Amino acid sequence: MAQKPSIPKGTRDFSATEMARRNYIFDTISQVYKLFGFQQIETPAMENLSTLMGKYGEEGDKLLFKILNSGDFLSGIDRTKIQDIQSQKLTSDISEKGLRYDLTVPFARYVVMHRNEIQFPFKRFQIQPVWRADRPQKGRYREFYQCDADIIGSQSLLNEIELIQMIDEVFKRLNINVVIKINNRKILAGIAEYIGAPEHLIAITVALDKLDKIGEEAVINEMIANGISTSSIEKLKPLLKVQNQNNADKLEYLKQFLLGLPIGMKGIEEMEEIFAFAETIKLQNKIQLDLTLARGLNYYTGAIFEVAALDVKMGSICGGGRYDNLTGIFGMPDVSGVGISFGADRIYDVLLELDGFPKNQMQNTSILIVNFGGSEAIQAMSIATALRNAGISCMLFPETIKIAKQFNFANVLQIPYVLIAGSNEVETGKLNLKDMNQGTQELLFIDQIIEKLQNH
RNA sequence: GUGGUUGUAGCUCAGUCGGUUAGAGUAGUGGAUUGUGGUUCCAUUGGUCGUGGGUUCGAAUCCCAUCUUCCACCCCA
Repeated sequence: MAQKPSIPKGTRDFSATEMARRNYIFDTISQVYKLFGFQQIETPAMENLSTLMGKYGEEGDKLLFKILNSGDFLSGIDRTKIQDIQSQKLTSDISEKGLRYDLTVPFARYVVMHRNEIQFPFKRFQIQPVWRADRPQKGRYREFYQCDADIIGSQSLLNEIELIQMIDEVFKRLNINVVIKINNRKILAGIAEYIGAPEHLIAITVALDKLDKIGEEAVINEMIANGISTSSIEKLKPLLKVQNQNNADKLEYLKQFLLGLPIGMKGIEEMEEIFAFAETIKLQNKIQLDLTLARGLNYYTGAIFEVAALDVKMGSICGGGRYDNLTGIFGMPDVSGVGISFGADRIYDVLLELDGFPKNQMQNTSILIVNFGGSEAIQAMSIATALRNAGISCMLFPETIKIAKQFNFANVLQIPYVLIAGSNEVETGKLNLKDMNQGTQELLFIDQIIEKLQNH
């Protein structure tokens, strides 16, 4: 008996309408990327696990999809590992490849491998799927597309500004109102130092990140659970009070605390410079300094970004930041980069909820030519060729069936014109063109049809 | 990974207290209408009731497991 087909958890098929809409998103983003001088690359779906492991923190390693080695993958394995069922220890023996978790780490690997061919600073963009073994839910899939743009080999904060401009431009073109949240890892490091818990930077940032979601009390409880002392937390509390001020006031307020701390002051300087640049360009959307923005990825060292839609409840739809030494782990130190990534699948869900997709995405074929069979069909093929040579998309219905059926086909596929070229029409050279939306039809020579459709 | 939730025709969903042959709308197919679609009318094809076990004289319905969906946590795009 035939088995019922299915696809893996958290993956999806994309049908024609969905693809038209997805391409609208991809096209918008890549047009903006190209406009800003970024060049497209692609990297393999799978990477060596040695490239991926340890780059995303402990949680990230768990969420990596690992690929079983080919062939007799159990030969030569230490028997005790199998007997003891130590699957964690066994993993490195039976799997040496994994599906990529994001596009940034493979990009760092790419830069190191191709360093001699690359002209720095290198601006690249990359639109490809990534995979995470997370539990799926709304806006979270196991296979999803990221749309990355990174500038590597330049420490200038102009890059941060350019990324902000691109974020603003993309969401302007997509008609989504957003807030661009920005923070700086150096400020967070300064805060951690100020409260006397620099070794807990990651725990502090992860807890802080949840402030607006779970509230101050729950954040403090989480910090205590992570071994942060109560005296540190007391010193932190006044810093949590700055959320309702404007960006400049927040920075001024912070200075009081971070005055003697070089890292923190450097972070504040960077933010001041970025905001000063931002003043000089016109942005559609608001930029907001958000001290609770932390981002889980460990490799960020400077500015960090996150974008949230204002009119739809959804996780972040774009994120990114500066990383000073991501290539260092692959043996190429002191190369700073900064990048952003749009989450195309979440943007899709946001646009769907806003009813924000263009309405005419499905009209890919302009004309359906009715098939009458025999010599008329052969005649129809040359009409189709003439139309295509003029750049008009058309198709000849492949079967000779009742023409009511053929009309219905055009109707369901929303093909706006049906061309009838039967024996009557072929005799006079004037073809019957029916406008499916108006219900009208007229007799036209082929040249007139081309003219009409081209001016359409 | 933890807790909860969901699954019946291609799609959207009914299905009573466990009781005969599981229904509707829509889509599909044929016709009313042999060269004209959308509207209308008539007829009609689709079901391992997610899957596997169990309880029962009898299971879509109750129980267990598993997969899937969605949600919360964790984390993230």
